[in-house]
Amino acid sequence: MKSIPLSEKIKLPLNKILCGDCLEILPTLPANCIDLIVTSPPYADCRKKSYGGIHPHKYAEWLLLISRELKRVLKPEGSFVLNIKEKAANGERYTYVIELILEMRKQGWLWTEEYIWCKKNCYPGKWPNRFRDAWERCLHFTKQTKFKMYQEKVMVPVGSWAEKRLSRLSQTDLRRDESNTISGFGKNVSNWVGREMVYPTNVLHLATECSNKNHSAAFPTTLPMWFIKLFTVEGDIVLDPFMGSGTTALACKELNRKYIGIEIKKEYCELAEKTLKEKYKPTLLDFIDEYQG
Amino acid sequence: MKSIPLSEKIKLPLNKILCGDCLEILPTLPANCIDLIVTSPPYADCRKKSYGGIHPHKYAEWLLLISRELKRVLKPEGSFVLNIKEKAANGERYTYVIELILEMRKQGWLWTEEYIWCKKNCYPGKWPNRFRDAWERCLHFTKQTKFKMYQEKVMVPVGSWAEKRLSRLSQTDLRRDESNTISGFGKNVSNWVGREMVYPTNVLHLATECSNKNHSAAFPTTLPMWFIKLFTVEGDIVLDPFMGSGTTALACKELNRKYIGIEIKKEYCELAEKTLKEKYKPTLLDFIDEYQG
DNA sequence: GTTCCGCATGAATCGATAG
DNA sequence: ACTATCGATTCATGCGGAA
Repeated sequence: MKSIPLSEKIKLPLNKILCGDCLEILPTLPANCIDLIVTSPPYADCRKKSYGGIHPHKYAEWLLLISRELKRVLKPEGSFVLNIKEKAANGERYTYVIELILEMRKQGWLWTEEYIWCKKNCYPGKWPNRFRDAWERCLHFTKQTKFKMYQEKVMVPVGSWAEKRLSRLSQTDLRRDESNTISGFGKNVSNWVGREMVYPTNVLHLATECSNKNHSAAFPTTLPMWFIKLFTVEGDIVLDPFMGSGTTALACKELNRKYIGIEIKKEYCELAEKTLKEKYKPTLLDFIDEYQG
Repeated sequence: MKSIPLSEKIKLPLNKILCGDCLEILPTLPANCIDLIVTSPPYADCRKKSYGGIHPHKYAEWLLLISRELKRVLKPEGSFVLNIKEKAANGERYTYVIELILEMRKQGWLWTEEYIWCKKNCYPGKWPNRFRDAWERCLHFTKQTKFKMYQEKVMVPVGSWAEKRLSRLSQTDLRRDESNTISGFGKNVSNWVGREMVYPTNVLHLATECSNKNHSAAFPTTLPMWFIKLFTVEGDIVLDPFMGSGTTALACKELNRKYIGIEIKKEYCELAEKTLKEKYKPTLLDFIDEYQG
């Protein structure tokens, strides 16, 4: 909390899912209080029933209103990871994503990197002019060229193991990895494991989750987890302005980070709360978090 | 040749590498004569010694002059595949590629698809703000929503991911993968023969070629080959305005397509000619091709 | 003939140094 | 201040020489 000016030191809704439009809720948050924003916004026109379906031509404009607020609440050394992919229609890809990138730079964002999420099991289908879409963009924006990045937390086994292991990363794998580090058992991981571990690339090979039946977007837990481990440490605050069924919140619980989730649809808020309660019984620490001020 | 108007039915320089600036050579070609353009232009500022290094800020503008000519020479049902990737500098990715896409659409191109080339062996290095860059864009542009595409020519056995990797399996891979692969290397291959064939996705997993001769660009033959198989049939004409060491020409020879190559550096032209002559002794058919009018 | 080990080599990027 | 150049970093691959 040290980077929040005293005058703005108000109570943060930590480990809560706020039900409402993020355009209305974000302004209630103080400036420079978030360590990482990771989100997968509703795709243009794809889920009319769920979100009201923003038209592709108005999509960039709409998201720009939100990205401006996000820039305000993000700490100077924080990161914003935007998982997004342009729709194809009338035989062509829409350009709203690349227009968004250009406009966000005008807002002052740095387009630091573009990670690629390769979906191992992508949506089936056949079209005369294209193949199945097996990748999505994970755009990495920052406020400064210097930002916090903990590369050693996402190291992978060397060589051909890497891809296979990554695709099979289980919750227990990730937990074990984390607890080893915490306990100080092997503080210098690179020394301990020797040459077996290497840094990953900017391509992520993850399978989509089929288990998420009640929410239409297939946003695997492993995706936010990877970025949360990469850009935050324990206790940091992660914001997801389009929380959906609560994947990011789950990832935060798993990794001992605090979350602030925003979701406009009440049914998803309830679903997320339910899932979280089922998986994680509240502890004394949660109460302390809730009432810290 | 049927789609070339009679008035423009001039002699095409088939199966030849033309030495010169493509901005000067392209205008000498008739309109609507090329079935596929596949190329990998020099990247911005990267190879000063080779090409004079176009500055990132002037890159889009420069390539737009060429793309306009390319649109003229391409058949209405043809395709243009552009292999490109933006450079990173001062902690940020340049935007010239996405600006190029927007401007090419203004020229009348359709941005039909973006294929991703995942490089298994990417350039090493470590930086505080990013990982190694393991992917490049293969932008697919067309003149019409209806274009020629032969999807069945690039079908792969089920489990293509493993299959593609197998084709490049090195000794070290075999060693490291002992537990999984050694046991049934031959068995696995024979298994795939009987398996069902499926269409690939828009993600290509290929290794760069390390057997570089004297050309610095690692453009693996398999990359143009994939697109040539996908977008042309035997006898079709493929154009590469930045031929380099002749990779696209080699791919054409291999697949029985005709090529027109353009390359500004004389040494690369000679290298390409030499490689082609070594691999393919001229046949009677080549003479017929050369002198067809 | 094989397998194994060592080594050079990239379509890179950042930070520091020099003009 | 702003640009040009250099060194350090890093890992999959293929080659050559040795066992």
